[in-house]
Amino acid sequence: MIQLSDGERTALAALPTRMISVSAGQVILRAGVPSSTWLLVLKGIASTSKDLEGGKRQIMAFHLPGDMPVLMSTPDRELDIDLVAVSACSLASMDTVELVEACRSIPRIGELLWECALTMTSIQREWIVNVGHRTAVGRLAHLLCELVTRLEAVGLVQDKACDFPLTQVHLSQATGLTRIHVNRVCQELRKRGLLTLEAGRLILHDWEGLAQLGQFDPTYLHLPATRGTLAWIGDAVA
Amino acid sequence: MIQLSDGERTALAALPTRMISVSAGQVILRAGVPSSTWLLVLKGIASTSKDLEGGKRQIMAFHLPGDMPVLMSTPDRELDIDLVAVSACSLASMDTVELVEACRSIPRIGELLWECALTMTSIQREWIVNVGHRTAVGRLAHLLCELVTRLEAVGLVQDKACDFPLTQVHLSQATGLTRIHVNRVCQELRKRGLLTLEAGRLILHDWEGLAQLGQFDPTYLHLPATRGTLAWIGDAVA
DNA sequence: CGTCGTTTTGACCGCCTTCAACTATTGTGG
DNA sequence: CCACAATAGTTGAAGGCGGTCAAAACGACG
Repeated sequence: MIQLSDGERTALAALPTRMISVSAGQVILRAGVPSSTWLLVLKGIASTSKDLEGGKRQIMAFHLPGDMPVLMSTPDRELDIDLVAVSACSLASMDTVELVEACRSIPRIGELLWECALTMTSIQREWIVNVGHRTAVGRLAHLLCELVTRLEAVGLVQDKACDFPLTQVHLSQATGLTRIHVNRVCQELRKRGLLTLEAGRLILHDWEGLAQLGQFDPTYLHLPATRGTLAWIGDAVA
Repeated sequence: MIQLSDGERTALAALPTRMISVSAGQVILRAGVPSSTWLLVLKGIASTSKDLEGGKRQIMAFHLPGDMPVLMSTPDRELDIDLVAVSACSLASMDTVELVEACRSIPRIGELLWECALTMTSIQREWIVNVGHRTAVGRLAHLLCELVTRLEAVGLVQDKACDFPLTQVHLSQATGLTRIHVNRVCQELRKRGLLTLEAGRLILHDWEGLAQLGQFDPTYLHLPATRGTLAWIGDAVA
């Protein structure tokens, strides 16, 4: 895990930052619209998705507090995804150009960002495995295991229970299943006594069982390397 | 597209580089084995994949000449994927630590790598869409469109025809389909007169038709931003 | 000529989708 | 405070896409 010196942290804090607040369902960035922003989720959950023909939508990532949703957007690289708030979100925003400048003078900031980007691509790879090779129960089980593990890493889980703003529609868009089938799978998981999922709250009763169903191996999350890495920036700019 | 100055190129060329040659099917890097290498494909095609239970395998990316297969591997970040040569490959290899050093003294190298990493994550996102929401013919059509477009960008396609070392098994592992079904889809595509695929050679007869089947929109490849970017490094170290 | 990997073929089955309702919950304005 | 709309969750029946299993044809290569 990369650590920053006091000097580096104060230099970071000196960068001009803008705070953004959006309500659930709002679009934060739209595909095709040129922008030059770097974002950090401070509170809430956001998603990156693509809209497909037929009203379908594929969610490619969920961004929890401490995540960088858009690694780096520049006008000459057309944004090809939508960034949408799943729940009410607050984000910190910086100008890409200024951040790149900062990386030139403080290389460790860039290395820290690089570290987080690596973890994000690793998660995306695992999602390819998830939608590519796992059955419906496996997909959902794996997704829930991942989210709980990542939420736990940022202190948002107590006793395997956490606030969970995702609807079954979100889960279906992330797993490539229909919302009807997600519903049936949820009931299946409940009936097996694995979890409780209702009223925006998720409680896991049988972590081992769920992890086995989803073939969940947290190695790909690289928690020892990344855990709380962006908290440094979050603290610095907040 | 990021350009390098002469000074930056010579500094790059001065870095200690190792050449690697592997034959088709050979494992280049294995998951779990600690390593500290940065790689660049010079010739041939490599794949990153994960082996799953039941002898199944998911391929998450194909790496063509000019691609960075492993963005950056360090011992404290356990490698979670296998890097396997699809065809005979030659790669350039550098030590991660030395490359990071180089990025500190020549920031534009880091920015160039960042640019390529962004494109790679963008491709991975599209793969999630592919396996998540498209039908079998769509998946295969999209994958072929992507590969031909990327091969064309590095000058390996003439008149919509190119060498194509991927077997139907590779295609099935990349699309999350069975090799039997991939075979049937290939026949379907041939019967429709869209392509010829045999003896390690691919010829597209109806690009428009194939692109429409796969809903292929090349925006996500960010070719204007990335095209040939890594060729600079390739040239420099070769 | 035999072996191994790749491609092909056919029959059967099951997971998940599709379609069409219905219910529960939430929120909003009259 | 309630009527109403909108979103989220639930249920059932029917059908198709792709998986599974088993076996054969094909080609490359030693």
